[in-house]
Amino acid sequence: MKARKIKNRKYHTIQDFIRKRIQGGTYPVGSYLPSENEICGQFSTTRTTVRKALDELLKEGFIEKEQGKGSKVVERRKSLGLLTVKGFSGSIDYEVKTIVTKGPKITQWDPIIPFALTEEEKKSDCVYFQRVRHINDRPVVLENNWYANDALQVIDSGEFIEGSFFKTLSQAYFIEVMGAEQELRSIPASQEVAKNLGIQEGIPILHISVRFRTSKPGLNLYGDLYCNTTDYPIRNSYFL
Amino acid sequence: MKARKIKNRKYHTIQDFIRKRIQGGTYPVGSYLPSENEICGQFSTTRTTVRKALDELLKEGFIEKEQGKGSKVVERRKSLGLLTVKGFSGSIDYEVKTIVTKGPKITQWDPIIPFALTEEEKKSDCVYFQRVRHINDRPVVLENNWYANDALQVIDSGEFIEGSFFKTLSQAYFIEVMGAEQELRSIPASQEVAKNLGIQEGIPILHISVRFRTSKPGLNLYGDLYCNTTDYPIRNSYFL
DNA sequence: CAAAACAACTTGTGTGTACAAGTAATAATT
DNA sequence: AATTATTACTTGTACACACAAGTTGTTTTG
Repeated sequence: MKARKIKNRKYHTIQDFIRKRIQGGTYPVGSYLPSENEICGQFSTTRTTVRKALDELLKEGFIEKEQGKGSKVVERRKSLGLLTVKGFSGSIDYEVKTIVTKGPKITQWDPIIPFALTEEEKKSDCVYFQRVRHINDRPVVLENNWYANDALQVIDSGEFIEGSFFKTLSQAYFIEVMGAEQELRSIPASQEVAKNLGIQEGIPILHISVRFRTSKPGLNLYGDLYCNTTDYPIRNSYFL
Repeated sequence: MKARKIKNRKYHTIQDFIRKRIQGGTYPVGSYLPSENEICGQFSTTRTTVRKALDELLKEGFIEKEQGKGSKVVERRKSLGLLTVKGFSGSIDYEVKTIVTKGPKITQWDPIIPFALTEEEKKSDCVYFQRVRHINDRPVVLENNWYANDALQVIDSGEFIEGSFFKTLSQAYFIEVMGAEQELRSIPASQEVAKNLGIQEGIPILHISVRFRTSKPGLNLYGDLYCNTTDYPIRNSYFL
């Protein structure tokens, strides 16, 4: 019941306005935003304020700036953990196909999740779906996903935009991933994992438990991934 | 022979000046920088410019800002990959002891490095050292490290500040890590790894190959890590 | 026709100012 | 004595302006 005070920062409203236009496709990836001076006119403000808003969008990874040209909308692929916000494809150089093997449905929370659930999450129903990522038509990653139904409705896998759950969250619900926590383990493949990935039981598997925090209060996405890294190592990179 | 043009950005000189004072210990971790107005006086400039410099240092992870109080120097632990810039301790909750098992010495480049070396690195000699990280007095991580001797001299392990190689680079050489690329694999423990970590051969091990890019042109640090994750999973988190 | 100069845009850097908002110690009030 | 107001600092937001520097298309020049 804590009514959070909403502060009226001018640069924040400009930032939100432009972000929504990017998320909604009004400013598609690859296009250029209106010039800073044009935005100044639209919001009756100065370049200082507009530049502050654009600077925030730059930090959020929505745009890049090019001196002399403008601010370009880019695919938001700030690497979060080992994966990319827009899905799995960004972290691997090969063609990836994703198959939803257990459609989104309501189940119980799985005790395999190593993170502490909030009280709200514990009380809520749980939405679950399973996917298998294929590289060159061979299964490489088995992925279990959960989130609280109180925070977000069940989304049918047929609604997934370009097969991506994160893209759907962004474009259809204006929800962005804000951060992630992970635990990584090297484990022998269980019988179920071996079956799903078409390998022998006991082969070393990279096990990743991840919690994605989102811009929607109360909504966390929990993932449980089993990666066969014998042919395709997981790659990622970070820059300051 | 490309003589890079040096641009005189006022905020850049302020930024460099303060960064060096932080690295050198003039502004120790936990202390507060002089106020923005004081810095204005020292450099005969306006708050706009000083704030731009501080904003860059904020992005670089050297300071945090507290409204009404000041800019505080913080331990720089932007998570780079699975490790922390200041060493291994940041990524694990337990007490960590590091033992250098093969002192820094000149050897040949090891073909196990999965990254493409530059021509300069190939031509240069290679400095190598090996460490074992212990948690609660049990060996958990075996770590091989290489870098080009042309880019940086051999540093004796006795010189390591607080046992940390990265801390030494920062405080004694003003070299900072700027980014990293990684490859992760789950593999069975080889005979040598098993011996060093005191486990059975064949146990699943998390293998991390990493290249750290530094602020010193031409200097990359290559790492080859073998982590026993049965008792201590590798953790990390990211926030935008 | 080709190269150079120009014009018209863009973002980047910087000065100068004003007030809002948060913090902490002190002074005034109850 | 405890609470409240004041004061003097800090950083945060915003306005208004000026010029530097990079990009692109057009015009002028040789």
